[in-house]
Order: sequence, then structure tokens, then C-alpha cells
Amino acid sequence: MGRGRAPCCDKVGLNKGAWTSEEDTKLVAFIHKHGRGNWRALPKQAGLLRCGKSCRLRWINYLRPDIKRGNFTEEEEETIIRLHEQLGNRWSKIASCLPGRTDNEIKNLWNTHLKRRLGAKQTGSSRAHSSCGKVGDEQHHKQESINESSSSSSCISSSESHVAPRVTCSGPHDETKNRCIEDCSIEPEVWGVVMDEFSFFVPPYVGPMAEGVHRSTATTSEEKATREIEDDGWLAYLEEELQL
DNA sequence: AAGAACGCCAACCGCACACCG
DNA sequence: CCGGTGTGCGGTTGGCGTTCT
Repeated sequence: MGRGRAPCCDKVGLNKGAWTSEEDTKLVAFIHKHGRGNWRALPKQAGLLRCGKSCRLRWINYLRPDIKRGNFTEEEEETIIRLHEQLGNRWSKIASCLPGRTDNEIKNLWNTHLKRRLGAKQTGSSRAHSSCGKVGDEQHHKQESINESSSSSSCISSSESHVAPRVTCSGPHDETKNRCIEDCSIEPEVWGVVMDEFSFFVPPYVGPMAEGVHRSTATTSEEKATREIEDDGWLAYLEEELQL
């Protein structure tokens, strides 16, 4: 499947490259108003000369209100390293367990800092995780993809000698962890790693629209009203950030 | 001071999966 | 069941800023 299909959008006449603050505002305003719907149709409706994919990426990696900006803490880096040992290059999985961080961000961090740092470490020490770490990652990941397609089991089941039952995260119920609970289905071992690391996490900016991503879950009119007020706050915040 | 080399990160590309008619 | 379409993911790249020579 997927081969030979038409490109996601007609790229003729579409903007590429860096986003302008105007485009950002348009996108945020649109999503603020209508929520995340059809990405392909979104740019047209929002008056953006971008392809839907580009809009989605921009939203997820940059404009989303619950994005955590700034440097990664050491704890976060350790978490990433440990999750990477368990999951391989499945950045979205790793990201789903690091609230406020995007897969792209983590991927970049890994490729720039962590890989190098780990390489330096590993040259000195024995490779305890040779079956699960960077060595043979490619094949490992491919193999896991195959496994996952049928059973949704993660690399843990192959790197460990037993097959861990798939579970949905069911950690604590505070605000910052809900994302993980909602987003990821991970094995208990991974959850353990996450929980070990999450004691440090304090949301830097749980923006007014932080829940907006999950707006579809809003049910009562009270909740909706509150959310609208929050959304306005977020929009104002964003406009300020973008110096508009 | 200027150019080269390097590092970082936002964004793009193509593939694969999920869903729907 | 099958084909088409939308979405998500991971790899890669381009461009900009910083550091080095």
C-alpha cells in the first residue's frame, strides 16, 4: 500500500520553508475556532498557502499549547536514553511519555547530543544492551514493526526473554501525566522507567489551551465555556509571543 | 576580520498504517 | 474484501547561528 499514490497535496503555489508569524497566527486561530479536523482541508479553510501536512507538523512541533520549550533536563535526557534502549527509534512513543516534548525535538536531541554522549560512554564500557541499544537498531526496529503490526508488543518483548502483556498506561491521575495515559500504550517495564523519571516533571506552561488538543472530550457546556475563555487566553498569549 | 567548519533545529519527504465507503 | 484517502512516523536535509582557524 502507499506506493505510487498522489502527493499529499498539490505543491504548486504553496509556501515552503520557515513559517511566518502571520501564518502561525492563522493556523492557531483556525484550530482555536474549529479544532483539529481535516488537515488536508485545513490550510484552504484557514487561508494558508501550505499543505496540510506542513500545518500539522507546525502545530504539533511548535504551536501546540502544551509544548515544553527550553533545554532538556538531565532527567529528561536520562529518560530518553532509557526509553530508547527499550523502544529503539520510536520517537513518537518516547515523546508520548515525555509531556510537552515532541518526537521531532527528541529525535533532534538524540541525533545531536545523546547519540554522541552515549557513544563516548559505550566505548569505555561493555555494551550491556547490545541486543537492544544502538547496535543493530535498524533491523531491530524493522523486526519490531513487524511484531507490532500483529501483536502491538514492543521491543521489550524481544529484548527481554519474556513477552510482556500489552497494557495501557495507568499511572497517577494528575494533569501532567494524563497525556501519557491517553497517548501511549506501553509495557509495565517502560511505564516503570517513566514513573521513575516523572517525579521531576513540573509543567512549565500548562497553557490555557493545554487541554485544547483533547477538546473533543469536553462535554458539558460549562466545560466548553471555560475552554473558550482559556482558548482566548492562549491566543492572546501566542500573539504576544509572536509579537503581533 | 573573514572564511571555513561545525552544530542545531525546523521543516520536508516518503512510506506505512488506519479508517472508511 | 478492496481501494482510496487521511494521518502519523521516522529519516533526512537546508539554513542559520556559533565557533574555530
